Amino acid sequence: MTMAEVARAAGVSVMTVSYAYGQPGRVSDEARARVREAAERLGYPGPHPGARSLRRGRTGNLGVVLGEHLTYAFDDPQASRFLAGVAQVCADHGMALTLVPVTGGPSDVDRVTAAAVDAFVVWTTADDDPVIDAIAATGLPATVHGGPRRDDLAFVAVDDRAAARAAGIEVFAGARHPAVLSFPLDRARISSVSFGAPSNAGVTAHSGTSNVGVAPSDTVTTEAGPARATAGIDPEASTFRVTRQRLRGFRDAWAEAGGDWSQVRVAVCSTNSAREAEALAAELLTGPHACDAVAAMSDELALGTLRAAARLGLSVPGDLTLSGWDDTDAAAPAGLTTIAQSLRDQGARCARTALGHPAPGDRDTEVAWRLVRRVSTRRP
Amino acid sequence: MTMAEVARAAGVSVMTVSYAYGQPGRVSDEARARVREAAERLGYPGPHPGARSLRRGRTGNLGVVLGEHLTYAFDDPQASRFLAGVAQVCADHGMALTLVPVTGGPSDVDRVTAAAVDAFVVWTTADDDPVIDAIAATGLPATVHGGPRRDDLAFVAVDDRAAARAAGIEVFAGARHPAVLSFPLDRARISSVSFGAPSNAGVTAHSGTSNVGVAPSDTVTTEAGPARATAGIDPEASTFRVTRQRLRGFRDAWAEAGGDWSQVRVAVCSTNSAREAEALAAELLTGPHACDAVAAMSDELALGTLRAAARLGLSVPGDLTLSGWDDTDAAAPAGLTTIAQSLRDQGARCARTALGHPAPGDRDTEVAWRLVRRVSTRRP
DNA sequence: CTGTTAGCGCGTTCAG
DNA sequence: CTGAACGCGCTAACAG
Repeated sequence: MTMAEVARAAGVSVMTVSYAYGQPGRVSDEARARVREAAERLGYPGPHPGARSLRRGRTGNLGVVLGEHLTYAFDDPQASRFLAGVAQVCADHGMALTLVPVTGGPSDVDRVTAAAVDAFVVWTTADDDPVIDAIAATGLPATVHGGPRRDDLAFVAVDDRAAARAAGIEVFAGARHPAVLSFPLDRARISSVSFGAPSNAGVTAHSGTSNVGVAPSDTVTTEAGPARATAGIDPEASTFRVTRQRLRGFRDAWAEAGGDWSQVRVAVCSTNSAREAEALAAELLTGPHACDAVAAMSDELALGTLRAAARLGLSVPGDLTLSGWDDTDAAAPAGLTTIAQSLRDQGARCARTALGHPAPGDRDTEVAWRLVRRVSTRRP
Repeated sequence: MTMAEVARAAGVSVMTVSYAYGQPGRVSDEARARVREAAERLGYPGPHPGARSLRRGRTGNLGVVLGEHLTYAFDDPQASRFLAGVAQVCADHGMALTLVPVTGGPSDVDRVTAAAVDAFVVWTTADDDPVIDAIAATGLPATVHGGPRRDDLAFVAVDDRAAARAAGIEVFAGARHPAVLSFPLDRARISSVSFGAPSNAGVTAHSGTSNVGVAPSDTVTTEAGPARATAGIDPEASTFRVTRQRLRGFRDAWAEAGGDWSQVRVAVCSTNSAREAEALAAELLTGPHACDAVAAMSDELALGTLRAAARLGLSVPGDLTLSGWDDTDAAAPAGLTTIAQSLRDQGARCARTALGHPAPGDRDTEVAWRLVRRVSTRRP
């Protein structure tokens, strides 16, 4: 069923049919009626989208790439909020939103280059993710959220280091045994509990070190994983820009309190889930190195920590101060001190930028964040 | 930057380049190396996805259409779980997931026909939604979740009527003033509070009727809205199959308890949100017709009801019995009696069916659900 | 307002 | 293993 057949049946030229669909005003009422009638009769579903976009040079699709398995788009609350903002802008412009099927394997590069889209939005991935090169190589407009930051791609993110410093100052105030509950450090996504380590440190032995989880089976587990777990956490070694900047910011805050990074215990979650956080937090909050302050990289992780504290009979902020990140709906009821930012707005901004429709402040204005003080920390 | 240019630069024919990408095994190592080198040098990003799919006759995209604004995909927890299942299957098959930009306006039909996809999955929409005809007209494989049910499209849904009956029997046991907290009745999505009405009833005046919300501005508000609000709720009049079947099921349950549908108060939410539910529930739980049993169509709505009850100082199940739907993570902690079903599995099933890769039981097995009894209802 | 021409970039033929 | 022709289905650009 092609346009030519409809044209023949309607007794008009192919271009008249094309116009009848694409620019109806350019065709006489009569011709349009005949075309519609013939199309109806033949069951012609309208111009073939693929052929049309080949000819026009645009697809009407905005591609979204996650540095994660595709299901993350709907499973992770942060990604979800971000994508809601992207979706809003897509709907405004009549663009479809195409989630490119990333699985973590090497074929992801091919899938990205095979995506028929007009622009890309990239949700946080690792600096060494080959997918990011593939995207840059397409030459299509692309905006990266969170990281990595590159000269050839647009970039949107809050100043994570400054925000982490602000949260750290708050949560570490008066603390003696601070801890950080962190996102994964790199693509191996190995969870661990250890102490901070200076960037130029060699292997520092810590008896408290342990591996709690394992990397997903389809992920390449590098030798760096276990090694790092015994070496302590070096912020500079993280290949996720967001994680790196937040670790730096927490380190800054503790340094300002006169402390040393090697005193800070760092638990790394392999996923952004309260469940996993609860298990890791239980480890942070018990034993000879039990912590009295936890700076978490998301509200989900902080909520898991709250649950662990409750189970251990620890009071907040009496025995433990705690901060989260994002100011999600659950943060206020839980009394959680947190960093407020709108991932939804940031998603919208990424989409606008990628589609070439920036709003007035999109290019220049910094992305907004603010510290929200609640009862999980002590300062007034 | 086309394939022909790469071929010229590499000193081979265009087809050699094509094979080098599409069927590398069919090309000599040397030719492949020269092609890769030339491509690298010229910055050729690989075969143009659009041209490739035009030629091949497949796009590698699974289209998803929601009977809602695009942001619903990420904002509504039920849609989100469903789509996580769809995404899982897409990732398994290396297919991209394209969310077709639906806004509720008349242009939605064009957007659907303009979608370059190999198959469609449709998330619950109204029987009279023109989008569903457009999808059928494309002739592409399509699977509808929830409704409408059509002979020409595959269909996946639980037996909502039977499940609602089961929940209703549970929650209405011993009740004197039952109520239903419902999803929207039709595309106008007007929220209201009124009583049930028999299907063949004329206009039944109810002084308790009120409009709580209004339809979104981009939605056509038909005259049926306000009129229906004063006429009482007739299950048969709902154009959303899921809503209709659940209303029928709740009616069945109350009838089995010897009651009449016109005694059942029905509050209709315009969205699936605890916030709106809280306001409507407050209305159900107060005044001369105060209810003592609420069957909600989702856990979100039930949780909103719980909040309203708490604020009014009502005890559950003492003063009020309550049931939800879906058995979400929040249901167990809240002690909510609910209908358990896996929207994630259903999403996966829809995707498999649409893509023509059904799993062993997909075609025949009924979709699973079960009643989960908790403390929000009274029976042992 | 309608028709003609000339491809968009690629991949499936089928020879060689 | 490689090359030449043809067309996937449509539309920009121009006549007429």
